Amino acid sequence: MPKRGYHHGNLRQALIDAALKLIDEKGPTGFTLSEAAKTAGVTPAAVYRHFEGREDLIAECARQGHEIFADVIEHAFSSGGGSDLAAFEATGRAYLAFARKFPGHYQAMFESGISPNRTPELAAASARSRQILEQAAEALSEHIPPEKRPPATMFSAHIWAMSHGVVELFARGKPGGNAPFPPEELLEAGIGIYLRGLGLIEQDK
Amino acid sequence: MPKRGYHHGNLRQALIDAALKLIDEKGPTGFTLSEAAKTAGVTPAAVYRHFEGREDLIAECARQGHEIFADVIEHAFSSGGGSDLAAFEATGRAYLAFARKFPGHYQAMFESGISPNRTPELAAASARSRQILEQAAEALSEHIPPEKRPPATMFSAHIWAMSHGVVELFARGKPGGNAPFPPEELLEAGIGIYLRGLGLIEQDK
DNA sequence: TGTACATCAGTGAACGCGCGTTCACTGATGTAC
DNA sequence: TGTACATCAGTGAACGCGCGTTCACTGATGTAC
Repeated sequence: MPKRGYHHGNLRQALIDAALKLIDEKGPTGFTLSEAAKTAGVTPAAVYRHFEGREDLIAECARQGHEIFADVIEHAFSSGGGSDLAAFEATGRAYLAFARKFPGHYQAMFESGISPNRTPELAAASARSRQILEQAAEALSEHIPPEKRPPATMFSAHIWAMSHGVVELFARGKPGGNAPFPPEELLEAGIGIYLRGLGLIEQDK
Repeated sequence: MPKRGYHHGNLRQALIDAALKLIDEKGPTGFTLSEAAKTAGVTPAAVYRHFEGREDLIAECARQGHEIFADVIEHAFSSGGGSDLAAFEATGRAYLAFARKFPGHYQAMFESGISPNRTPELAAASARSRQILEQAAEALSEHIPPEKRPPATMFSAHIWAMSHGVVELFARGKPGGNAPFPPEELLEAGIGIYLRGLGLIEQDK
């Protein structure tokens, strides 16, 4: 980290980090460019040296989120255990861990209302992360008897939906009481039951 | 509907309706009290004759949402078909139909960041709707062999999470491309697979 | 190594705007007689 | 039926605020000679 002075040195990333922190704290719509600038120790006008405006800053947060997400998911799946099944379950845990560890990114990606097609860079990153999820689903799909095998995109959408639902409803630190179970446990059990429904886990257990 | 004049006649509900429309259009944080007032044809200050402020208005939207939601779910479950299973599947469809038909309510309930405990009325309505979901899960739970039966609250949380995930990710009219399948079909298939995993549906097709 | 200069990242003041909320008020409604 | 009056739902002006964005500027950095 360089020193303090007239020139910041790494303002662009500092602004992104500030934005991520604020998005985590106040949600994507509660986030303001001015406060991000202040957090980074800089005038609001300085932001315009690095971004086109407020939305562009959020889009960049989302983009970085997708990059991290894709890496994390890919790593979890490819080194997740001996079998495709174990790898898939590791992927589910990685999803939740990502949402937990990068809440600002997560919200910028999935709750900001910003279109994945807003910038070409964001579109590419978003496509990649989606593709990796589907890839994992596809690999596991092979083990399902063809006659009861749903399309891999549907399979993937189910898992994604349940994961996202768990994050939104039970993993976020909501003020009003919630969380009947630890989210990790809830999601793992849910995915387990779902996979059993596909015949991927032994019935009699 | 009474006429137009100095006194509105039914301003309270008109404000709620306006708020619901705006929440649907711009999200709970994009919603403004002033615009709701304008939509209802009234000065912003008039709102304070009926609500304590902005948040109180949103809370009332959420409360009405929970009332409708509970009624809808209860009706679907209790008249959903011959078996508990059929009733449960009707409940899933009703969930999605509710989110579709009452998007403003849905967002006020689950995405506004307003605590269910903000007012006693909201807390009561919220508890009721949650209770009804769990009741449906519990009834169906009875059919599961005890040794593989998850707690009813977990069962209910799984279904809720998947439903919510489908709504958020695939049923909302997002600008950027999405929705690989009709949400109804996606959710129904997902719940079907999940229930099969619990032994509630025949394994061999 | 030292000086002149171009670059460009940041400043700070200003803009117009819409927000939520308050306040003293006004005028329509409805009740008492 | 007609009048006097209390009630209270809505007005309109005002408040202080923070927002996103623009603009001419300034001063630190780094390069050319």
